[in-house]
Amino acid sequence: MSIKLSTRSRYGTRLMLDMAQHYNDGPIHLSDIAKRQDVSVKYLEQIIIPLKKAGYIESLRGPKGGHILAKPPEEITVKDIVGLLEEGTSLVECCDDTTVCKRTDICPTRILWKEASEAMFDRLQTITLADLVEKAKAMQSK
Amino acid sequence: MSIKLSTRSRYGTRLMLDMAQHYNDGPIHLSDIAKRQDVSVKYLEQIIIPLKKAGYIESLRGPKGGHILAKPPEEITVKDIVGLLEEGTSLVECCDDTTVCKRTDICPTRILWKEASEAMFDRLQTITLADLVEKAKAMQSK
DNA sequence: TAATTATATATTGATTGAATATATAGCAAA
DNA sequence: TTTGCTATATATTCAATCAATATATAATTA
Repeated sequence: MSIKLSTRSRYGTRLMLDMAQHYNDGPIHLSDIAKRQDVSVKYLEQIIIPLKKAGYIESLRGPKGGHILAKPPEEITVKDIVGLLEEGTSLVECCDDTTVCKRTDICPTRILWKEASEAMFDRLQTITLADLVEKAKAMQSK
Repeated sequence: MSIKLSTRSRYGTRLMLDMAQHYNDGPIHLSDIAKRQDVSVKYLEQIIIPLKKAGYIESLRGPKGGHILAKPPEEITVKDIVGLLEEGTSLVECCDDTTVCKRTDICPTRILWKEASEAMFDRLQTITLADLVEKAKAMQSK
């Protein structure tokens, strides 16, 4: 009964943040991230798939294997991550696809939802993984 | 698999817009709104309850009965409606309630979700029912 | 008192979210 | 070359929630 961000995109963001925090440490195991973030490995395995497909992560199998960020943390925004894992940046279907509703032409609320979606994702676009790493450091030194 | 506004808050907004469009027409039947908005009466009956409790609508039973906006359309924002029907203005539980997650103190993403929620609802707060009525008029005269 | 309208409660069916389980595939070092 | 390590792929489960309907009851006016 209330609009909520899925654990998928929240865990996904924490997954990416964790990797950003260990950027340059070589391939990282999902099991380590799972421990640090207190999330199940199996679930992270699911979440990481689209992140790999989208080119944000590269992986290596076998011993000494693991996952690495494919881009520097400065070049990945939270919008990238959330937009990917939530499958789109619109809070209502009719924002993107004008064919789902026959009222599209008359409906004044459609534009409303579009603006709300944009306000949200515009904000998320201004924040990179590097920003989050900084913020995390600041929080820990307190 | 994607964050979406519920039909509850979308229909609720259309319900309120419809009432704003017939402001000063006396008590309005839900059945008329249902027809105009192409939504089931039964469902609207559910949605209207919290709107009444919150004081946005007053109702009269019996013949000549119906529902009336308790405030002028200028004084009701979309944030009021959506915030009410979605039960809160935060996209993640931990935004409001700091006890739901033990990581609250360390978690840099929490602030993130808070900002995203605010960005969205701040935008919705700038739009009143009167604005939507105007927009609807403009769309129809095209 | 009869017709009309709103209110209250319960129930349904389908969908989705969140997570787990079980296998398979590929790589590196011994 | 084989053993162990790690990632990948697919399927399945369980519970929660969304969206909607059904069936009553209560109040008001003509």
